[in-house]
Amino acid sequence: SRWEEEKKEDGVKWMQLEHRGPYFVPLYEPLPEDVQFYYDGKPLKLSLATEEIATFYAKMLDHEYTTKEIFQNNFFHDWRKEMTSEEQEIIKDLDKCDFREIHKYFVDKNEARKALPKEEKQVRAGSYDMFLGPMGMLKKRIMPEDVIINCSRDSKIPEPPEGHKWKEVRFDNTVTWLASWTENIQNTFKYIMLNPSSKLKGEKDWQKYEVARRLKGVVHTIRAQYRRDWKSKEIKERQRAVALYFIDKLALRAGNEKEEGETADTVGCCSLRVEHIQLHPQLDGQEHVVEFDFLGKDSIRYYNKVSVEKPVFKNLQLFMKNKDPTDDLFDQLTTNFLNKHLQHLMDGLTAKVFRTYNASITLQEQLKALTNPEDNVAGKLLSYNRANRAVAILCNHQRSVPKTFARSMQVLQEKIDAKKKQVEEAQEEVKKAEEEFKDTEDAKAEANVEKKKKLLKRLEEQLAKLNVQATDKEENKQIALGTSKLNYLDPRISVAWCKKFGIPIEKIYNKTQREKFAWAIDMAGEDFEF
DNA sequence: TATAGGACTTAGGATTCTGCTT
DNA sequence: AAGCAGAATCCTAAGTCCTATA
Repeated sequence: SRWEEEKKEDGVKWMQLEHRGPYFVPLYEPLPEDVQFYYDGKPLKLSLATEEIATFYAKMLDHEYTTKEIFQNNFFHDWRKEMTSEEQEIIKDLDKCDFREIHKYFVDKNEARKALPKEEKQVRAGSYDMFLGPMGMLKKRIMPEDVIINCSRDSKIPEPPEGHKWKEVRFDNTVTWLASWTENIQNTFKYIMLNPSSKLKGEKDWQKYEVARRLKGVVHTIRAQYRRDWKSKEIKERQRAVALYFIDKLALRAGNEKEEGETADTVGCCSLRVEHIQLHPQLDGQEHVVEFDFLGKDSIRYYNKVSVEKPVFKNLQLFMKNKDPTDDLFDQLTTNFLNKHLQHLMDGLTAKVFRTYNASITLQEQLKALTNPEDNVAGKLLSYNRANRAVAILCNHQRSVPKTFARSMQVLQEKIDAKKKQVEEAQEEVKKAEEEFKDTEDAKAEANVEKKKKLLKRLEEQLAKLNVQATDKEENKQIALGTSKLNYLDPRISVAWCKKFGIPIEKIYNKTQREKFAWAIDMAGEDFEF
């Protein structure tokens, strides 16, 4: 089939790579003369570069970021670096800077833009433009001179913009990026990669799920092994075995070490500290309960109380002995050491594969348990969402409660109440019609009974649908389904489910998702088993 | 054998679009 | 036609994990 992988040498990622290079935003256009910046109450004409940076801050005046001291300090520091020496002499206090006129100019401009028909709207600024990061630090504009281009040697090599040169053009088929540069704040690499809908990414995605399916075949052996290792003479091995148990049972992330201070204080499994867990020999009628409370990726809180097997509990007590709260729980363990071990247990196995495996197998099991073939499409979709939700909860994929949640829930509740009333009225109507038919026994009255019953049935169905909607909405309040759907659930499970129950694929995947999962839609039949 | 560098995946919030209701 | 909510899409930071290098 078209998804069959073509033979490539080890490490070779593509045979042919041609593209047009990154798009660069136009250079900064100065403000009109009548839009002014004020310092200490007096208008002050800024140099072009200084003015441009001022506009970034001005645009964000409504954002709460600009009320934060750290944001203000970072911004002012970076802004002053770009000023002329004359400007540096004058502009010494951010509090004396008045950006309000510039702010208003952009608000008005934005309003005007919104009113324009689609085609005339200005192209949006690309990611290579200069802007202020979340901490107020200045991200510099990326110039062609910063960018490395990667493509096929024999392809049409992208042209840099007029008067500019690329930093470098290379022909490296062992990597998949099209262009790269170094970002100025953290000195990290940035890449332009192919779309998720591309064949290259699709094949990679497919491979990922195939590795997870292979884990399904050996996971029982691996579980038996880590249970044995809980009793190992080597503390290091015990720590590895307990951590792996958490990764497997709770779908925790690996938890690489990261540099302190520079980044938020977040952890994963291997980087858990003593302060992140509490041990309860007994709790709420359960034995050996571990209470987790820590910040994970993106500072999302992980809070969970789990009853664990006794040897795990005993080991945790041992690991915590004579340690400070801020000491590492698994002090002998690194993700590298863990992954070396996993690689040895199964080719291609790493800590993150457990998340993929457990997510996908959970979806498959939940779909099996929750789908009722007698349900209508809406009912089956609720089951699908619930299965998806079980996975999102397992992986701790959260979202902040949408700002409009309470209001829209209320609107929905009002609709339900109105519908209930209609149903009651329709019930009365049916009763009345039946009585009339009993009295008269004529055909017209009989037809009327049928008509009223039909109406009642339709209203009842509408009410049921609204109730389903409300349930789904409430259950989904703080849970993000998208992340698991896009990154953890083997799409073939969903495709098979759709085929089996006659659900159109569009009901569960939107256009972008259908493009990303084209490979799965193509190859999975209704009897696909993860 | 540690560590930095590098490439790639995963993440939730912000922004924009769409289609419904009024 | 406007206003709105929710869906779709964009954005890019924050992770994972491997390799090169001292």
